[in-house]
Amino acid sequence: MGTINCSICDFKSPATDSLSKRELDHLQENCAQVKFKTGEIIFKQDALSSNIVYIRNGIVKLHMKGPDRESILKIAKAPAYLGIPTTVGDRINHYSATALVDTTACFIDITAFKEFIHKNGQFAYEIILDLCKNELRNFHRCVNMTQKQLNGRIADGLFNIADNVFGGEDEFMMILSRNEFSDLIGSSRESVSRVLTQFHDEGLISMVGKKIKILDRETLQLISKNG
DNA sequence: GCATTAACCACAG
DNA sequence: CTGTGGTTAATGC
Repeated sequence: MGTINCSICDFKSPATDSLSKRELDHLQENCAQVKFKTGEIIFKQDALSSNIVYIRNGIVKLHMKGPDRESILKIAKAPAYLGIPTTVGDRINHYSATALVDTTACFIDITAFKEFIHKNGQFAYEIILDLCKNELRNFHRCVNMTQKQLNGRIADGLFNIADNVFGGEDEFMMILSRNEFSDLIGSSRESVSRVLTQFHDEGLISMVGKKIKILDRETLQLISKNG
């Protein structure tokens, strides 16, 4: 952990960029930095929470235990705020966060965070902007998830990771296990396994270990579009 | 009816 | 943790 200095943080969010020197000092007094290894839980569903989590570094899955299976709500990569809906909306976490790669997170006290919202309009605006983009994305994902069939959802899942997590790279590390991937697209691990090898056999993707490369983006996009 | 889709189960690397 | 094969229920033509 050690001492931290928010003023000179290299990973400041657009929101914290709008904080004054005094506010940054205040943030620093109410903030703790914690490192997580791959697979470690950052916060847990049904546990009490009084912190907003800011991911400085790393990739995280937000996931929720449903009626009978686990669902991945979102994959978040740094920089990102995590617990806003679940900490501001309630005292109990409605979902969990688990590190998919080694991750550095800052835990910000909810009282200090709320204070910034109340007193600094620019800060509040940046937070709202972030939440709005997020909600829009989720609306789209929700529609796609319920209306597309398996092949389309898997293509979507691949694009989700390639484009949103790895910034549009055609080659990327599959940071999810087959089972986690099925949690992301609402399917079963067997189906994911089958379709992925099918995509591979058709020459749409290549798989070497955990590395996946998109070879035929056009056809995959077609599959995504037509469900 | 018959075909397709995808989940569930079982078993093997 | 993965890949495969068989079985099965739901849905569509």
